[in-house]
Amino acid sequence: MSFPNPRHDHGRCVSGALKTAENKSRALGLRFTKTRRKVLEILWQSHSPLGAYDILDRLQEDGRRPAPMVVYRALDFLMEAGLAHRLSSRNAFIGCSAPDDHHEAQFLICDQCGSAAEVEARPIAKAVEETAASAGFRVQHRVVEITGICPNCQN
Amino acid sequence: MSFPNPRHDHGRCVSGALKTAENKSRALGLRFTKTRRKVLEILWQSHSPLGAYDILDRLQEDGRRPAPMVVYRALDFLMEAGLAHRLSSRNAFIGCSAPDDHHEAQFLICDQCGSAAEVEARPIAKAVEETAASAGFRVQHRVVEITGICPNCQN
DNA sequence: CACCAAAGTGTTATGATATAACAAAACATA
DNA sequence: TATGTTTTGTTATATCATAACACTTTGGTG
Ligand SMILES: [Zn+2]
Ligand SMILES: [Zn+2]
Ligand SMILES: [Zn+2]
Ligand SMILES: [Zn+2]
Repeated sequence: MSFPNPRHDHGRCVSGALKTAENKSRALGLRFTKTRRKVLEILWQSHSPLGAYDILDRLQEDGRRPAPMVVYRALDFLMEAGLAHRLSSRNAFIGCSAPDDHHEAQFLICDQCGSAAEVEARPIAKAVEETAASAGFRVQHRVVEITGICPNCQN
Repeated sequence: MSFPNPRHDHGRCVSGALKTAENKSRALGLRFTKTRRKVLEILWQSHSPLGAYDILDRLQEDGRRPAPMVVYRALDFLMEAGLAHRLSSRNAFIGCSAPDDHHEAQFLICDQCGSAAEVEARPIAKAVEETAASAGFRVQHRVVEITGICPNCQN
């Protein structure tokens, strides 16, 4: 919901996210395969967005690095399933922190530590709706990515 | 300010934009060189964002296509000068329609005809500010890009 | 004018991000 | 097990962007 304290128990973030993903996939009849799980786990290893090729680097287990397609396909799955998001302004990806409702998120991205927070910002969504409406525009997707300095980096 | 009527006098958009750019450059002591002018003119040839390589294609005059650097450098200049914007969600560029005040714009982008409108959306900016403030986040840049169907394409 | 420093351009090379296409394997289910 | 569907592996290629360096233009200074 916002920037996590640097000393939080991050292991629980990861295990919680994986557990939720598993449940959601089962509920929707989707196949949460080994690669997909591994990619989501890598995404959750930090609260910073990761580039596809960074994920690739961390994906090699037995010294053999898979082809880019592998990771892009897994990311496509995760995004379709509402388990991850893409940050256009960074060409990077991050695990969704509210996968229960299928949504389009807004992000705050720290230029200093690189971490990103997915925010529930009803007022932003509302303002966007109204602006669009007054231009006679029918909204399909929203990209809202704010960069700056996070609370943890302001000291 | 919003989506132009398809039958508007687009020649005036182009000549106005070039004239304004010239004035602004002179006022700021910047050099509005031939390449920079040409790139801005190409950007303004439509109200749709253009990829850097599309611009390159249109830049070849005597059959010789310049190297990508040429166009990226011109775009960097135009963006620094507040004469053009980059649309992250499309990897594309568009002429700024309000170059007088130096701002960060929000965009409505039509998925059907590809045209984009720069909107002055104070409420969006305000909502972003407030959301960030309540998360203790200090805002530096905003990316707000909304896709959907423009009024001209809704029939 | 002759000089110089700063800004801009041309060019080659390379880095970074993303997708196309097709064969092989795994899976679901009947 | 037979069958069609989904997922994976792999090779190749498309698309977007920057590094580095030599050369040219520009605008000021003596
Ligand atoms: Zn965490
Ligand atoms: Zn930070
Ligand atoms: Zn116009
Ligand atoms: Zn349209």
